[in-house]
Amino acid sequence: MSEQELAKIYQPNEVEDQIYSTWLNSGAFSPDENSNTESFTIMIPPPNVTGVLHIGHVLNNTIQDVLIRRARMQGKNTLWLPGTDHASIATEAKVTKMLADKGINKKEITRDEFLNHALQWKDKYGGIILKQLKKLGCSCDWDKTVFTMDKKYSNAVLEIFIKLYNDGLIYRGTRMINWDPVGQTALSDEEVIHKEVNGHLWHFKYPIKDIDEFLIVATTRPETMLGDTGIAINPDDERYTHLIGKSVILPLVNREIPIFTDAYVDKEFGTGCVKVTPAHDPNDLEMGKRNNLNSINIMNPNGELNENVPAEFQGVDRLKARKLVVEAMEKLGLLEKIEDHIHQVGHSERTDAVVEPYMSKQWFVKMESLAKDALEVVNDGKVKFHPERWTKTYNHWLDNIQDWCISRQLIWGHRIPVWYCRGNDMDSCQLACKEPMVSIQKPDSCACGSTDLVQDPDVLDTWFSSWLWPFATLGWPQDEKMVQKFYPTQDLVTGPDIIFFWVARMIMAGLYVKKEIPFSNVYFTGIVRDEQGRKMSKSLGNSPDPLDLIKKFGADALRVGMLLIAPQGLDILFAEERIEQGRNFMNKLWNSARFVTMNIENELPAPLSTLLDDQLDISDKWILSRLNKTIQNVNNAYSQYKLNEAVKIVYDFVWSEYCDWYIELAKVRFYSEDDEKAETARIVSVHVLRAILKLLHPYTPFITEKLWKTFSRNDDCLLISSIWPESDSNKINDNAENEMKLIMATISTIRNIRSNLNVSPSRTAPLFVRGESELTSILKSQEEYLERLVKVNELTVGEKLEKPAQSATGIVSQMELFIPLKGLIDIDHEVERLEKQIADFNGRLGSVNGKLNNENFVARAPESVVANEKRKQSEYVDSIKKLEENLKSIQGL
RNA sequence: GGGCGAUUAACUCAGUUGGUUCAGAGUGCCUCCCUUACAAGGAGGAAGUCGGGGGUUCGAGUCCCUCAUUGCCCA
Repeated sequence: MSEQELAKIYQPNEVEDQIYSTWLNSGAFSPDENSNTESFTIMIPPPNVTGVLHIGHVLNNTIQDVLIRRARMQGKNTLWLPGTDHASIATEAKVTKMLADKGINKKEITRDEFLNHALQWKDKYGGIILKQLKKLGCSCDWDKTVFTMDKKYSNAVLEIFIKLYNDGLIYRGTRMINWDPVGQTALSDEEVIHKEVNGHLWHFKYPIKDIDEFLIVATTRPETMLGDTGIAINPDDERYTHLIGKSVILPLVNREIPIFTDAYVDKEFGTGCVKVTPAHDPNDLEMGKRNNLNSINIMNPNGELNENVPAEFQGVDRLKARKLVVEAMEKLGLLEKIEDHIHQVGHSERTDAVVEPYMSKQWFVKMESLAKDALEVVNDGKVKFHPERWTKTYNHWLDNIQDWCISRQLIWGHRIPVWYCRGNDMDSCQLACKEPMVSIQKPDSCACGSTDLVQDPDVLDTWFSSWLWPFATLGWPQDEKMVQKFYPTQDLVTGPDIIFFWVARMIMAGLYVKKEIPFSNVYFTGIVRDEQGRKMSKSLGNSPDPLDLIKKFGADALRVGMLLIAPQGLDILFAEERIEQGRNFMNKLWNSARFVTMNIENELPAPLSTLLDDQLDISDKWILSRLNKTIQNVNNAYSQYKLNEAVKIVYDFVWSEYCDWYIELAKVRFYSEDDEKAETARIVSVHVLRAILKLLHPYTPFITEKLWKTFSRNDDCLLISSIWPESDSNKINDNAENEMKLIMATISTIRNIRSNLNVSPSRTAPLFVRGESELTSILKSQEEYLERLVKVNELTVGEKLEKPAQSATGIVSQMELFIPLKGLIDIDHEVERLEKQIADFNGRLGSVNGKLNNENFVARAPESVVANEKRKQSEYVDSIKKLEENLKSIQGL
């Protein structure tokens, strides 16, 4: 024990950095790579390399740190592996903007030049978030930090591409994909965010060939009409049967296009006639295929209309063209009407551009077999989700899996390891070698002999690298030593928003590559929102800077404050007051420790094991019983991943039991002359406090480690490496708990009476208790406690004791408490108080009688329940009787 | 349109397989107290027809149905 005195108020800023260095220097963050003890691994969900810490990260990483710290204390060989993600499209968009601000156009510089700019950007902003995690106290093994574009990791990404390709699970094809005209890249289905938009439904009149009639079509995207190649109607729609087989002359374009039937058409929607644009709508594409329609691409990759539309629209952006088309149609008198229409419009997750369905040649992963295996391991419980309900979302996605478009027309990322032969000039290679060559290194030559090879310019979807995270971070495929030790991992902590992007795909990759699940438990956090329930966002400015919060309240306060309000898997509303609650708790803990130090000598007292049971006081037995039940309850909450519950259990134990009662009661012995009793109180106080520090350490690592310095013995190691407390069933003592309940209830009742009667807390008063000696003797034996806590200067007990005149009355477990307060009692006040209590008991009695008078209840409810109700009934009747007698005696004054 | 949640005190939320307390916590509110760990504290108090309506049951905040409000995911 150090001699330094503890400050009156806990000052986190003074200790956090120092404690963190102590941990780093101790090597506690790194596992023993040669040990054979059970390992416990968490892979961090890698944040965007250029990102900064936000409040959502705080929640997510605190939970991981709690899990890893507890596992470490349980003696497991723990690894929490940190890292960052290159976030292809998001970073590229930022770099492109940065360049644009400098007057540099991405299109005008070379690929290498762009990469250089991106790398500079990454070096400037990269890794900030990892430093911030240290401020939060995260116990990651920093030496093993991985970046998804590290050489080794990149190699793993390319290896898996090749493996999948060789297994026939990767193919290249021309398909309709989601195209982001701003990012000018393909997107996977998951990267498209559907937003509800207040749009319109435009009704156009298309003239029918050879008949003086119009057909009316409704559309939300008028510009696409320039690419229409057919008009579809439902085969059962009698309104239009006479038009089947005829054709219309497409206005503005003057193209003759057929009218045909297709069951896809919804008779009820719009006019029941659908204009069909196979090149620009997935449903139209299907109809086009079924009905042999032409497919006319009318758009350039940048979103402007191309040469396949009339000159006046060429080079015009699709959204501008929408207006022009409507105007032109109106001029021709072919605009029937415009209706307001709310519908869902796909937007790019990263650029927010309106996404266009677009025919394009891209690389895809065949998902069916991968999905089948991934479904199985979750549904048979090998991988558990917490909360469990997310398995439904998972199942639904995997049941309806689509092939995964993995190529991106970007520069920042892993370049696709595919080479094409250009022969002696493009497209002239006539061999089977027209097949792309898949290889990490550039092949020497094509089978046709040509050495004119060119690499695919595209990069891979970021998630195509992230899905390897659980094993590629450990060195797969080059060096599998670490993989063998730490894969499969145990827990994953992430948000449900990336259940498809990441969680499902990691399971697929793990099973495909390693034949083993990547983790056993997935903890899905909630989304942190502001007080109004809005998502945190930069544009709203409602996102607090976690570092400011740490500065203001301390990292521990932030951590525990967040967790106290974070029920498993529910969104949490953030407010600074929550963190204040955390800070207050830290201060409470600090001061309880400070109090104990003030009452121990220069050295720590002996361990609890040196005490004999009969040296223990009732309050000792009680707090030890409560402590050991608390340990059980905490472990139980952990096993169900109810981390907020676990911390609440310790919080309540520390504040409501240890501080509010045990310490107050211990003061009697601390301030007494009896050294042996004082020593016992010291031993128990320190024992319980040490256990508290351990139980809290995963949540509040800094303050507990700091206090541990004061309360550790010579042979103790750092708290971070200490052993998690075990519950000792020998210490669980229900008798002691019941006796303490009686004492505490007596004290509370007296306080209540005194407060009601406005008796100063400092004023002493005698106490008379009438009741069975079995109960009153307990009070009598703890007279000192009543004296200390409620100023009882004289306690008289008896079974037939006479009620003193002018005394206030209370009832505890059928004992009658009398407090003679001559001259202090306001009769009216006391009458009112007693009447209220009687009413209270009558209410309870009514409820009990209701049950007992119900024959069905008595006949059908379990005997123990009925017996209990009967016990309550007689207790209430008795209490009411006693209270009424006292009421009469008071009124008689 | 389909799926998954949420609805409990003024606010934010707990509430295990239905049954010890006529429903708990934190914050806020009211009264008293700077009592030698802590005013970021202590003692006491007020405050809820558990969203509405049905149902199952001896018994429902808890299970079932339905409606309402609200959030998220998917099409």
